[in-house]
Amino acid sequence: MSGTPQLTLYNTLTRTKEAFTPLDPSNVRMYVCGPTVYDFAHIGNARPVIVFDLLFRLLRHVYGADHVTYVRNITDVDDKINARALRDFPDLPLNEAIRRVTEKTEAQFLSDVSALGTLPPTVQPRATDNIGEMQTLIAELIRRDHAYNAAGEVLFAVDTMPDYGQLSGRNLEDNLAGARVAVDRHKKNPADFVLWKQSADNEPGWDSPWGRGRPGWHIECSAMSERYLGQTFDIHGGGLDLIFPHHENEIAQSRCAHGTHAMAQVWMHNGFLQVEGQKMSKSLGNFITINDLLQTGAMGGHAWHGEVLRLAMLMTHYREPIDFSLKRLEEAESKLRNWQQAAWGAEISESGQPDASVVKELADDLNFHRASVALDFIAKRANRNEGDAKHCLAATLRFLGFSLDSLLTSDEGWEEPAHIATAIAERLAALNNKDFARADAIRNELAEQGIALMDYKDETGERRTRWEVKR
RNA sequence: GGCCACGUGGCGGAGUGGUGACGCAGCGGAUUGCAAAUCCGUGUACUCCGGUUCAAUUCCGGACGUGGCCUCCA
Repeated sequence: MSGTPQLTLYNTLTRTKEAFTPLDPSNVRMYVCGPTVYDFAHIGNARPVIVFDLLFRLLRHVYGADHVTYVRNITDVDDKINARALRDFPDLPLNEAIRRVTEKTEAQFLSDVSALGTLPPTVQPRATDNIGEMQTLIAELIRRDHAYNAAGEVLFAVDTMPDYGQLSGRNLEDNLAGARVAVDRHKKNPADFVLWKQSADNEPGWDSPWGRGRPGWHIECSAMSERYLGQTFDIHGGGLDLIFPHHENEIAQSRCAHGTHAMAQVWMHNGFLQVEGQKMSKSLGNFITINDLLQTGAMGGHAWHGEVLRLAMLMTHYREPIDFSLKRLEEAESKLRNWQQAAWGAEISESGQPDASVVKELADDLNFHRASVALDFIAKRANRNEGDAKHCLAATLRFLGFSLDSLLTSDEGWEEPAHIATAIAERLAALNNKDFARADAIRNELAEQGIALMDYKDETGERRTRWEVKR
């Protein structure tokens, strides 16, 4: 950890970039809102997963891999899940139907996300495994007079928190002026939100002091972050849309239940994305899931490697809006391919350290694009065979979550590398005999199999040949 | 109606009060049996209108445009 860079992160709470100082450098704690498991995750969902994975990697680099705890929850209780269960499994008992939906969707999410080159979070808690913790929190909020029971619901009373609205920068009066949704009569203040609601017989529910019911949306994150990270922790992240009401309400719950002045020190939010210049929506027919990109030709007529999707997402700073497009994927693919080509042949070593200039750029509020410029520079040096640039490039690529050969070799080894090596050797022999017709025939033959050959000279000036899978 | 982002060359995309990053594509050259790859070089920009300033793409104000949030959407 010599020369530890100073991290700077943009904090939504203060709307400024701030120097980051962990509460406890021996255990840096980060919570990110994860998926509600009722359907395939779309590419918008992929953005925070990738962005905060990058931050996780950076934190591990700076503070040590064993000194960072990253929690990403899985929301498996939600009315959308209930609806999906009823739709997909109308003949099953509700609990069984729900279990089918959430298990299947969760497995799909984890598989999609690992293809994006993301490390698994330290803990991935499920909401349904933390119902007791949520009830404890709700009971405490009632005891402290921050919550009340009305019309069968337990509600949080926003009037009991003087600085409610700090994160989103909106005050309650402004909010109400143009509210679109009719106000429930039983609420003391229209902005009060549900902590616990009653369940009908055909809805999932848990016994509680307030009757059989289920938790409100926000309480799970308050409960799970406390359980795994404590009452106050370092970083809380998620999409821009979560600032209000979700994160605002999490803060209200946690701080009021614990009597603390902060839930997380730093609140980070990634920007939204559009698809080909339009907002992504099912009605426009441009709704794209991670799995569509990984497995089908939904965009560009063929599947894309998860690392290409990762790079396409990181090419733009995490707080900026992204226009996700075919052109972007193509550019990401060629960029990653160039890096991998430049790193080709580097020895793979687990101990290799990432380039300091790349780390430094990332340390400035995750400026991946500047980091990629530094990486381009290293790649150029590697192509000129300068110093240990090749190994440095390889180590840095791995640090950033990219493999060294994903675009250069076929995933499933559909072609025997040994077979290719033989053909290359034969062609080189033909070339040495000036038998160009034979040499070109071999090259064409391989080209038809999707293998591209590239001749180059090694350090001694001898002609050599490299190959890669081409699209 | 309220609040919040964003608007840079053909495309992607950083950044800065004063010498127009960087990548892709384009163009020129080197290398090559021919290719590909690689290397070297190169053109084009800061939505509009005011203001502050010796000087603004960069600061301030306004307009226009795009997107987001305003009770469960990353």
